[in-house]
Amino acid sequence: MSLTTESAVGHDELAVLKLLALEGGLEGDVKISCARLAERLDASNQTASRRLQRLESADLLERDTVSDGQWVAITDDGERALHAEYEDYRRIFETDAEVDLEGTVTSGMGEGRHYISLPGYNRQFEERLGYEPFPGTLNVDLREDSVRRRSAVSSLEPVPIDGWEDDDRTYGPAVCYPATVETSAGETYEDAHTIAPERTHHDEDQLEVIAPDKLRDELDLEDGDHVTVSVGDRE
Amino acid sequence: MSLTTESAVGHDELAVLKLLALEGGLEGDVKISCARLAERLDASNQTASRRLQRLESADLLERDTVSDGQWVAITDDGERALHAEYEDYRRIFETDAEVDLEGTVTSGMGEGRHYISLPGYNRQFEERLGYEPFPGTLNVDLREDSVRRRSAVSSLEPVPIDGWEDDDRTYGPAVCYPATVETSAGETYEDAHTIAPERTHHDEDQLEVIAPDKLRDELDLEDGDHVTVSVGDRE
DNA sequence: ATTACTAGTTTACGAGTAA
DNA sequence: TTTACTCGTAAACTAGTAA
Repeated sequence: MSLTTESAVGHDELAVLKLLALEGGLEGDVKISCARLAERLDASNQTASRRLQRLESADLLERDTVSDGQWVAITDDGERALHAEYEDYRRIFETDAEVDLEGTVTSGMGEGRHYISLPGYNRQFEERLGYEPFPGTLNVDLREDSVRRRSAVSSLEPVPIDGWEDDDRTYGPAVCYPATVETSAGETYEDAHTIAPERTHHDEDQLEVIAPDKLRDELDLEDGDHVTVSVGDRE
Repeated sequence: MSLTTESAVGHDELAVLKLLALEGGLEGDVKISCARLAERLDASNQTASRRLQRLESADLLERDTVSDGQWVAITDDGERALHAEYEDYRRIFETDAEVDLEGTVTSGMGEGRHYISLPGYNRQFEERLGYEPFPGTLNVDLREDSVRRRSAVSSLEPVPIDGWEDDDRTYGPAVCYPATVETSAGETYEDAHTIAPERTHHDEDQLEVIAPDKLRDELDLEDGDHVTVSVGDRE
């Protein structure tokens, strides 16, 4: 579900925000008058005025009132609220159980190798993915449009990897998705998985892939090579 | 039009419909109780009950109340309402100035050839498309998902073709979009355009393509061949 | 023109209750 | 337990007015 922090504002206000977005409110300032907005809402201009006020006080909208109307721009929070709705509708209508993400092979930080080998994770890989992964991840720098498309992955059903702890520290939970890696030469590797921390990732533009084999060798990949990772549904 | 009193439904009700769709209300019946719904809405179960009643009386939802809850299913009207929202959000976030439509080549009625050759249209083709089209259209039977995706074309900027009249009758306005046709063999033709009557078309599942050359010859196409038509923005 | 306040009315809400 | 009614209250609406 969408866990936006928007409960301050109702669905009526969100509908207004959507309307402004359709007029270009995401790209920059948009000129609007309460009267014109009221007409499109089939309500009084007082109501239109209040809707805009509430959106502003909820930090979803920035306003600049001038003599003959007002200039409005949707804030980052506003865009997030709209995007959460968008994701919901995608989940409803895009039943496609596959998301293709494109990018270039890059050198990982070398962290992956360490974590993957830890017995707390490794045991789960064997159980839930059906193989012991090669100790290392293939890191992919996602192309800009794929970074945006990546959010669609959340509508797929992940393979959960539980967090655990040893004497020294705790290790957080992660999520895997079945994935197929395809090179620009057309070679494919099918039994791979993406892996990412369960908590919102800082590196939305980086995709990490694990597999039974060393993908760099299997697919003859080097840094900068273009790959398509087809992220799919469980089963 | 249906004879039932189609009381308009507010955004709060639509949000409930969306929630039910996310639970699978489009695929079939979904079991729900007002108490559980109320919890997710952060409202009283009386409000939850009312929302469902209003959705039902607006014909967006079918209900079957049983002793321990109720089974609900979203109607076709309900799906349409949700899909309209979906299209709005797509228009907001999918700034991609291209829509890929897939289908199979089919025999046109032979009408296209007649209309395209008419001087009232032909003159505009030369001026606004930059070429004199081959006297005939390539007709494509769109695949089901492409028929649905076709609505996204309306967010692109069309090349308008004006209506005109001669002594006998009037000829309606039409809209063109730049298009690229790709065969399943990988061959492409880039300087084509889709063409359709400006007024809502009866044949939403049929796509007509014009080009300077005879596309059937240029791309070696026969009835039943699969093609992808990439409909783009002006320029 | 505008936006936004105040006042009066309507609508929506939640609590209690019956089926 | 359910759903859905009534009813008193709270919130949202429209009309009028000021800036």
